[in-house]
Amino acid sequence: MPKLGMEPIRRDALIKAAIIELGQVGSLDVTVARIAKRAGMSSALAYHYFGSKEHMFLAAMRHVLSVYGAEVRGALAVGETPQARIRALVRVSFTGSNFRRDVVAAWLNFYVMAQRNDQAERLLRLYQARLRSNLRHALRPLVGGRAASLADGAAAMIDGVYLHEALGTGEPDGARAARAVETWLDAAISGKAP
Amino acid sequence: MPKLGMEPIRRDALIKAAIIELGQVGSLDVTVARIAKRAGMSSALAYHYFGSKEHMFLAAMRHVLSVYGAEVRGALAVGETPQARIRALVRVSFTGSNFRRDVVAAWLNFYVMAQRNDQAERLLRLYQARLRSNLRHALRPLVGGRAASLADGAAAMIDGVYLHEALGTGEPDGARAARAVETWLDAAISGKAP
DNA sequence: CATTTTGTTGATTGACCAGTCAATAAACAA
DNA sequence: TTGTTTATTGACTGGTCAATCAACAAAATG
Repeated sequence: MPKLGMEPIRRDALIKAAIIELGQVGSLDVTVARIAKRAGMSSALAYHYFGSKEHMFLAAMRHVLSVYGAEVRGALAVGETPQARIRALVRVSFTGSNFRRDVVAAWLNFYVMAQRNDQAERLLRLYQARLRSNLRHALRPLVGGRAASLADGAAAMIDGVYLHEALGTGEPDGARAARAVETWLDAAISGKAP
Repeated sequence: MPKLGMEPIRRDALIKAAIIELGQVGSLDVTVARIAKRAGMSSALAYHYFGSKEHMFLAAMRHVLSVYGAEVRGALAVGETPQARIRALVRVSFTGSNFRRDVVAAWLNFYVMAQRNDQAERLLRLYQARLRSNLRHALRPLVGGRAASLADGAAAMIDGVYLHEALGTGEPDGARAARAVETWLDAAISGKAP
């Protein structure tokens, strides 16, 4: 009973199913058939829309990154002062859909994928560059020349907290995670390190 | 032409081959046959000594962790002051065999593995707990009650820098990585954040 | 109505891979 | 010497999975 205009719906369902499956099972055991089943269709249809498993993963990755990017832009637009913008950048990494267990685990798998897939690597690098750039710009009015190294440190810390969360058992606590990063940033901004 | 007493030699060769293979190809495409070939034997022999692919990966993980643990103990024994011990803990994560590209990439795969394998998860958690405990004890004389949260922050930052290195293209620069973490720690120690 | 476009799947294929096993051979023990 | 332990592999199996394809069904188009 085919209905027209299904393509975007199917694509979306597959991408979301891929993220959940990646988070739950890990890239090793994720099969196209499983993803398709979770998305409520046959695996042949998944191939019809994405052509290959790799393309599906890349699409899932782009989706995660684009949602994150949109949330970052939204948060930045609201922040009036440099301090507010920094807080927004940190908070947005640890709130909403970004900090769901599934998504965090999917990120981890994307990192592994990026080690052998050029397109995945480029995507991830682009995200990192943007995050750093945003952090630098927000930090510059506050710390001047130290902005670059502080931005790098903050980016590393965000990734580290993320990584830890991927392995944690308890429910993810975004507020606590954000506080940890902010506590450091406060100390570093007011500190006298180079 | 079998020689006696080969078991430890074979096991060692397989473990090292597994780490290299894991770092170069990623857990998705690592097969027992590839590992065995790199270690200079048939896959049947690999099964003879390890029983399963999973057991081989776990052994590789234990090896990486035990080398790291030994280096940590060595560095701690040398440090006389709390400051020296903290520096030692940070430095040791970014020097020697721990910071080789292969090993860093293998770590990343271990993180993914830990999401679905209980033993791997326990191993990784044990390592994290030890690192935190060491950092806490070294920090306590310097910052008192803030030791716990600073230790958590330092651990996150070490992991984050590690993660970034796994994705980086340039040659790994352990000195720079260590300096980044130390710069933060200096600021945080002298800072007035909670 | 006839044709084209879009959606959909069951069945199939070809490859690969984890794990097993029987067989062989050197070293050692009796 | 005969038997036992240790080392080693080639050949095999059972299963799985990515990817393909032919065929069918509904809507749109003419």
